Amino acid sequence: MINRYSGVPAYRQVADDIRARINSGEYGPGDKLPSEREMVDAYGVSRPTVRDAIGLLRSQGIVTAEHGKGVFVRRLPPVTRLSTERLSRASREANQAAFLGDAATGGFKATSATRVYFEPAVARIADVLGVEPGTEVCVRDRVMNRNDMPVQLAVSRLPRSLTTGTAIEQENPGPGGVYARLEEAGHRFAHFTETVSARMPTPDETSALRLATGTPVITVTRVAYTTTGAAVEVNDMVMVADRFELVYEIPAD
Amino acid sequence: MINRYSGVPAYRQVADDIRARINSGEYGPGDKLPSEREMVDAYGVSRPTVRDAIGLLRSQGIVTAEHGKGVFVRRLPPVTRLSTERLSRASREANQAAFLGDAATGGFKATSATRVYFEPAVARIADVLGVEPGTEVCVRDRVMNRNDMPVQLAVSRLPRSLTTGTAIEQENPGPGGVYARLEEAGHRFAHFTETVSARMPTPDETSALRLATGTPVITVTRVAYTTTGAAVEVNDMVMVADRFELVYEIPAD
DNA sequence: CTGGATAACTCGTCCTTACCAGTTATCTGT
DNA sequence: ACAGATAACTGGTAAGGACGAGTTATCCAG
Repeated sequence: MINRYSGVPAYRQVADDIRARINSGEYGPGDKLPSEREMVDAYGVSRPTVRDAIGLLRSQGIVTAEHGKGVFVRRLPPVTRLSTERLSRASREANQAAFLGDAATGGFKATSATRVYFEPAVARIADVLGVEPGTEVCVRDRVMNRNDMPVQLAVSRLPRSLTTGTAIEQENPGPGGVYARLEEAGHRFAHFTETVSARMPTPDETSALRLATGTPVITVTRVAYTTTGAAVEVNDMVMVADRFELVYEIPAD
Repeated sequence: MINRYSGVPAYRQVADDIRARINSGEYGPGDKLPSEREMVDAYGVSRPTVRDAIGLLRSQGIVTAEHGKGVFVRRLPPVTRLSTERLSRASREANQAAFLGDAATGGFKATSATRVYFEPAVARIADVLGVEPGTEVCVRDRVMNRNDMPVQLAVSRLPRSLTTGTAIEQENPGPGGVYARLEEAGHRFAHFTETVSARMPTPDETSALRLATGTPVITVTRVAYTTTGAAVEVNDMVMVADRFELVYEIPAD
């Protein structure tokens, strides 16, 4: 099964063979692969070599290993499509919060845990919000769950001058969420910008989102602007990449 | 240096220590880490353990290894910000193509290689374009380079009924690119949708984009709609995640 | 001074061996 | 019949050895 003189490393040949079997459907999503020891016999290589092959497939996000159980072909998790409509006034009036409404439409149980605290603005935040560095900001730090699995982190920062005395400084900001409270206070939103990128998670994110190796995260930084041109919120979001799709609509002119 | 009884695996402790030294600035971007053998002595562990630690940092995208040279702290590559303005008519009239214009503004040498061919539309493409499955489509398959390094793949598909006899079927579609040729032919764009996600690259993408392990890719599927409501193009893009930022502007209503 | 061989480094691959740590099915005593 | 110990699986961690292959500095011959 393994060609020793092809120039292709043995562990790669094993990984390629397993990947081909997965792509051919021989092993379907959720199926258990043969155990490492069985592969040792099947391919005629040592266990570290088999483990190197499996490690490669894990880093490619193709399989996941479960200690004591086995190695499994990764299931495609249900994907949440986040469209820009979630930021419209209409949906704000209908739902408790953007995230909860989004998830509910997908038929999932959505929950979230929120911590609220205050801190001086670092340079980047101060710059975007147009305040002096060190100005106190209200921080809303949230973990969003879908069916009790964490899928998204969101850290939202607003100048405290806008939040004192409002429900925004409560863990539950009430129906329509933070944006609804801001509009009630007379701040009318003009537009939002979202800056999207992706990277591998930090160790903190790996544990907070319970990520398997080989799962990247999507980072979205949203800035909310009011009709006066002021930026009133910076929201840094981190989402498990294989659980989200972001849909943006762009007018031609 | 390594605590054998902490319950934390040795390779993890080594990785954590190296990561901490990088974060503290002891090793800066581009710096060479101590060699594996030096780490074996420094931490008092075996070479496989050191390699496991380095493998972890590689899968996290923190370091890259170069055969014969050493292991280096990854440099943050220059990031290209892609704003939605790239799709405006104005920029189309100014530039040869969206990508080339974007990169040029960043001060990079941008080049691209294009292959054009024809194929029957698969179900997904036919569905989006609103044609019968199997209808022939024009495929523009491009590799975009920045300073001679590939950074993006793009596969664009259009119904051949719109492209026959136009420069769109040429490798170089002329000034303003494909979109300019479509507008000349009387197709006026109304809006675009972009669906953004991220994942680990396939082996093909890893070699085409010369990716180091631990680098995810951003996938963007763009669909172009004309004022008649018809979808005229589906563009599947794959970008090296650490080289791009996508900026979207969202009106509040 | 120059050019090329070489030695000494680097990481990459692969093996054998051993034990630890979760999971699960089976077996056994009540 | 049930509960709990246990045996037999699973992957996870770690050691040590050997050799291959790419890179670079050095040194010597011309």
